[in-house]
Amino acid sequence: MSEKITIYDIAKKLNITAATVSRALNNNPKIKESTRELVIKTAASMNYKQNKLALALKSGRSNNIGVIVPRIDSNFFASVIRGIEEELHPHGYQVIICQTHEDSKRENENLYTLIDAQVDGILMSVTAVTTENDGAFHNVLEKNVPLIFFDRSKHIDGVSSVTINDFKGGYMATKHLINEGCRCIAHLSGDQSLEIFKNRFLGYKQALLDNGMIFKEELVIPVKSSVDAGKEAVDTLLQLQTRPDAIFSSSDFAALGAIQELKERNISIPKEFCVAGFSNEPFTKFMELSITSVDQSPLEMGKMSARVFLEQVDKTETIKIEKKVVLAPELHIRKSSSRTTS
Amino acid sequence: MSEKITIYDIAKKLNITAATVSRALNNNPKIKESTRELVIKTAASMNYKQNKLALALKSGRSNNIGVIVPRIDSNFFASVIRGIEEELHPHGYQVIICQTHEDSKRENENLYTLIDAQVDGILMSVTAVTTENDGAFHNVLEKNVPLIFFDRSKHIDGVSSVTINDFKGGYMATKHLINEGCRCIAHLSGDQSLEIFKNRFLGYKQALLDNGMIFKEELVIPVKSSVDAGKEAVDTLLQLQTRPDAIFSSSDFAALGAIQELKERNISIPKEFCVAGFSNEPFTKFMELSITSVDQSPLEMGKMSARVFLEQVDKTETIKIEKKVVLAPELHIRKSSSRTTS
DNA sequence: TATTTTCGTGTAATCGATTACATGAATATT
DNA sequence: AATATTCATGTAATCGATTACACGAAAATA
Repeated sequence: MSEKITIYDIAKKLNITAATVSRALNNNPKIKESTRELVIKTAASMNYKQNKLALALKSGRSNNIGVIVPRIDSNFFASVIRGIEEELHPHGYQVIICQTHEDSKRENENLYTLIDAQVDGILMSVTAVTTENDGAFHNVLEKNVPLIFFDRSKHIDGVSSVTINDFKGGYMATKHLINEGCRCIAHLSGDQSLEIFKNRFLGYKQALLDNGMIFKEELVIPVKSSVDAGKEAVDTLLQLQTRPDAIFSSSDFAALGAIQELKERNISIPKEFCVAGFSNEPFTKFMELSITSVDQSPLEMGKMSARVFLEQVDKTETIKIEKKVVLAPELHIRKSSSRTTS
Repeated sequence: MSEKITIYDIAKKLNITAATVSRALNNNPKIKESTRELVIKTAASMNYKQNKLALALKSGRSNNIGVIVPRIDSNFFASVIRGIEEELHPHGYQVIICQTHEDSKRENENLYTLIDAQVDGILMSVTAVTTENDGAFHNVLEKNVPLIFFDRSKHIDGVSSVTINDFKGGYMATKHLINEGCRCIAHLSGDQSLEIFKNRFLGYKQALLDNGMIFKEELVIPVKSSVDAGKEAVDTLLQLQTRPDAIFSSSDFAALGAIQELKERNISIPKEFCVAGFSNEPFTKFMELSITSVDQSPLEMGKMSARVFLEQVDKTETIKIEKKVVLAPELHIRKSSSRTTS
């Protein structure tokens, strides 16, 4: 078992003090060149490793950043995390991950835990709120720990965010369906307490209005992001007086379910019915009947969030920077809605 | 800005020493009940939070564990990490993630970084080795930090592992193809320097031999885990003298590529040609022509790895426990290979 | 009453590194 | 030669918590 080597061990061996060793290793200009070289050589030969915990305690900086997501086993969040990790790794930061499972109690708990662990920043995608309680968020801000929201954001003073233009995404997808000749477009909507889903819905609505179509409340079906929810939604929609001829779904999984149910009923896609989803999950392009979807460039979102963090950390504490980065969504048109090219 | 409250602040307020405060908060039995209550009440009212970094420095335990994976944005690894996080969270551990991008230099670097950060354990999936160099692994073991391999393992003394029975997985899939009447089964193999791929291949080979079929080297095509690689493999296979009538792929992505290429050539699946993959990626069941695949129960693998870690941590250091857990693979039979039911 | 235990708390070292300040030696300045 | 300056290093406090040991007071025992 290799015992831990400290700067005191090096100091003793060289008959100097730990302070000198510390300075030599940190390239302090006040150290004689010969001493520096000797220390560095000796440190290497003794296999010295700096104790990051001692450093963290002294400096108050842990070189860890916390990332909070609803769950990690979703392609979107995993990709964002990948982006964050890749951007922050060269700067010496380690990424600690936490999951909320869409539970705001867990969200609060995670925030407190990360602050306890003295992370240097927190990057997160908020969960839908059940009880309005921003205490944990303000606790973070009071501690002057940079807080950055990505994708799912909240309006809190002093918090930066990196999101995509969900309104535009919803608008583009809906406009595309209109262009393909659809005249009665339904929407599978997500939790409206989350900005992202609200904006996708608003984009959908605006696209309808801008193109002389009527918005009907009955065409908006709230769904969970699951295949089954998509199937049920189609079941509901097909019972309406006037049958819709397209769906813009705020979730790719629901879009998939919708397609499966439509096929089940022998409704031809895209000839009779067009479908577009949101998130550009990997499976959407793998399907034989590939699914049109709005891409959120998660990797870029992660990298951008990391960059915003890097800008904020080390800034003089009095200045509260609040940066709002909005990325452009990209519509990937595929078979599930391509009448013109198919 | 809320300044940090320490036990010294509490001590000063109550005219006692920090030692007493510490003992009171840690339920040391030597403390008078009235003092304990007073301290706890005061700590709460002053909004005291224990400084985990100081604790970590003193105790040498950071309450962080490191997880190293090739990449995080893969359904398999993300699910394993989810399992790890969920199992370890109740025990107060935080999960730090690192990516290797299949680069053994990065792997070594990550190992050293995690040890530097004083993690209490490392759970990892190894990357294929280019240069044989186990220095970093032994460094971990010398420091008496529990090291656990999951999925992709290596033979190193003192290291526990949680894997699935890849041999059996390969065997089951191949046997299934034989049962469906396939008589010339090809294999898309992965990097043979990794145990998992070697074992999948060996399972394939054994299943052939056990069922009176001839193993032919030319039917084994090395592929990367990608759609394109699968397409190219089919291209190669169809140029052989005797055309194969099935593929067992060690990767779902390659299996998908193979299917796409076969369809392109109007070869009917599963009638003329059967395909089975490995990993049970989400898309395999979403496809209209769903893909038969071997499930690796990643969530369970993550949880099991975490449990093995918990068993090892806190054990008397002299005893080196080496536990090898092998999970059972599960074959999910789907349309891409179901002649009997389709 | 004298002596031993027990109890509760204080003192001070420790974990490992950084850094303001002090100090003595070497060098530069007049 | 006397003084000022620079240079390299040492001294000791600090970050915040834990804990072995010491110690005085109270309680138990003889």
